[in-house]
Amino acid sequence: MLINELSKRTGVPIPTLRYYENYGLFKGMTDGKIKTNNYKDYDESIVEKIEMIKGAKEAGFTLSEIKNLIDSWFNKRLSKEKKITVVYSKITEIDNKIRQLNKVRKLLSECIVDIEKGNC
Amino acid sequence: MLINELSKRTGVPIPTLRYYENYGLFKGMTDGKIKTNNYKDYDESIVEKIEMIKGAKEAGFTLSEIKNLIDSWFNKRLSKEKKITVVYSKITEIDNKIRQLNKVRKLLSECIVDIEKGNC
DNA sequence: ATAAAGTATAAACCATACTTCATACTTTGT
DNA sequence: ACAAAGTATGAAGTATGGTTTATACTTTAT
Repeated sequence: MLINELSKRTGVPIPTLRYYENYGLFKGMTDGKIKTNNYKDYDESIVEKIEMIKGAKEAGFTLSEIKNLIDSWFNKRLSKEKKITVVYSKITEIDNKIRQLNKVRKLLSECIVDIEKGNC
Repeated sequence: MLINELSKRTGVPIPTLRYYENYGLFKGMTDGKIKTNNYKDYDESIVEKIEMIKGAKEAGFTLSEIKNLIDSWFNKRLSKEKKITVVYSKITEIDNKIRQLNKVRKLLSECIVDIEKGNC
């Protein structure tokens, strides 16, 4: 599919997709032998990749962290153990973030009680 | 306490504290009647406020969101109901974030299995 | 066939959240 | 007393994650 469809499928604006591609998060194919243009073609797997990127971003990861994750994910030369280490460390980060969010959530709940009591 | 101590107590660098104060997240006191200088004094409640700011930031909230929260928190003119609405909407956002994080966490766990199997 | 719409690339621009710098005054240690 | 360290303020600089603009080529619709 072309970038327009990719944008519609994922809900990510075209300039952002180009920015991501340029950043190295994924890569469209240009087949110089077949096509007269240099339009890039994106396949289904890239839609999935972008969904992953969106999820990770909403979860608060930076593009650079996401790039590291994707790189180790798809790097064939990396050993199983290395890959697993990278992914586990992200899982640990996620657990920390969830813990942090629950802490703030608790603070806010307590605040509701205070407001209802008329304090603060 | 002066800004140096505040920085040590909270672990937030002095320039960042000044940036936050300038942004309107809190305010130190300068008592022109007593002091010969214009050094600002920060009390215990500001330490707490900054801990809240740190928590909210780690949870992924922007300074502007945090400012809104603090403003409604300490705005005496706001009705109980308005305050509660603001705080509840933040709690809902936190719940969404936690859900999102769990989604990514699940994806990564599945990935571990895939890596162990030798796929991807 | 030709105007409108789509695509690619590079460069400039923007907002957020800081950090660094320059300047000037105040306090503290010896 | 006076150098070193702390404080305040304003302005400029930086990094991240985009968005916008300009230019040029390609495809599509009428």
